[in-house]
Amino acid sequence: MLDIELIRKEPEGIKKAIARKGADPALIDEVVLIDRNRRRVLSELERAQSELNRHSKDIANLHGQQKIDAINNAGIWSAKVKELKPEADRSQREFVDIMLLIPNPPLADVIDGASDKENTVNRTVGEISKFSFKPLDHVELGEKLDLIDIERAGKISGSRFYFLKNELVQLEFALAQYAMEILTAEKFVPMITPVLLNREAMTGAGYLPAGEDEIYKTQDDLYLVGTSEQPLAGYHSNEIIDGKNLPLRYAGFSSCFRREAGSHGKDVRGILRAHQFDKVEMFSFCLPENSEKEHEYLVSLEEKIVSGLGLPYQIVNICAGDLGSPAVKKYDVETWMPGQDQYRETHSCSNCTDFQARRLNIRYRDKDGKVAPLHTLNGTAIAIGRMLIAIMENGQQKDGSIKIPEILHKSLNFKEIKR
RNA sequence: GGAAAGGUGGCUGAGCGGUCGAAAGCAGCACACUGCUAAUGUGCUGAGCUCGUAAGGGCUCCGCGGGUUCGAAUCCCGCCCUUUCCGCCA
Repeated sequence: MLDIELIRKEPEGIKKAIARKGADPALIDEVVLIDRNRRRVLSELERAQSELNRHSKDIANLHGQQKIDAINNAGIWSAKVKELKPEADRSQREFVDIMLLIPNPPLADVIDGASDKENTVNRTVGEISKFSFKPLDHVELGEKLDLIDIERAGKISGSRFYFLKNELVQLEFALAQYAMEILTAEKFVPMITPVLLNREAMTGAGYLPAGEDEIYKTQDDLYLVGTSEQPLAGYHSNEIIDGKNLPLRYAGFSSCFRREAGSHGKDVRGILRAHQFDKVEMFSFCLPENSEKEHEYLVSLEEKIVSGLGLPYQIVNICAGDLGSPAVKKYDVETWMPGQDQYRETHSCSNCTDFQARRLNIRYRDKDGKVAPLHTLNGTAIAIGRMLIAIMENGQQKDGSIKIPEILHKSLNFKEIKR
């Protein structure tokens, strides 16, 4: 949600900015009209309400015929209020509905572009793994070493599900632990979050009403989380946080569920794109003036996590058209996957400025006592499914075994996976 | 799932259908007093929307949503949440 004051003040600027995201600038013209109408109706209602209050107040002290007259008189205003109320409610709803559809304008330094094709590589770190043999992909490795069973998952769940087996399960836990250790050392508060959220929380995080297709819904009107960003964003909803306690940083672990509705034929092989996976996510609530710095900080932690595992990666600048609705700027980390012979997205890090905070009503109080929306940011610490792929494919050896990154050795009772 | 109690401002906690945005206490802030700390006194201390250049008005908010009424924190209905007991269960 944007600041309506800003829209009133400089509609043209916002139109241009959201157009860079591929949003329809006409939304702004529309919201300006709706806002104007809303305020007109509102002030009419409030005038009537004010009259009603004034008349009602006197009634208590009157008696006899005077009282009867006063009640009848007040009744006129009461009827007026009842008449105007539905209209005011309607225009308020109309206003909110459209406000929820307006995306957060990208920062000025975000590059132009319509889709991921225009994303640019910011920098590349680490040498691409070289093999004296033709590297297998994680599906072949998983079958050979009895680590992944996609076929049987199909029997019980359908496509885009998998069983993890044997050492890969231990590796999953070790990775979660590894990320948590790094983040708790940085004073992030570790969290395990709910994975079912009500509609309000999903809307607040910016994943609804757009994105309805992407989210699983239950018969109790609860939604399965696609990332623990969603519960973490809502954690402080409707709160006013003392500015001196910011930033508040959380590391959330959860399973993530995605319908992958729009991606039918895409990445159908293996576990890269699945309906369910586990992830450790970073989430930060911070002062508005610090959010750009915080963004770089979160990315630096992502890099620390990937490079600590000895994996080659690149940092990608996401172009305006490829940003999600809440983000004003986004970086992806793409990790090298030899089985695919390309870098693939394993991490994503977004600055959402006050977009989620406004929707979720999360504010801070500064030292002068002023209250204002704070900024939120999120970033992947480790998307475990994809990191498993990267470790398997990069660590494979000629004899068919997989060597495990050294940093994980202390939490595992094996240094390689072999049969 | 069944039964009961309850949800009021940062916290504790009053609240009769009208003068309640809401007593009181605590915490916080400011000032005064005390040579310091403490204590004491006085005052201040919620948020949102809206009109206005401003000063300053108006409206809304006592879990959420409806209803009754000239008027609802207070009455009625529905829902949510919390606590306790029972049942079930990891």
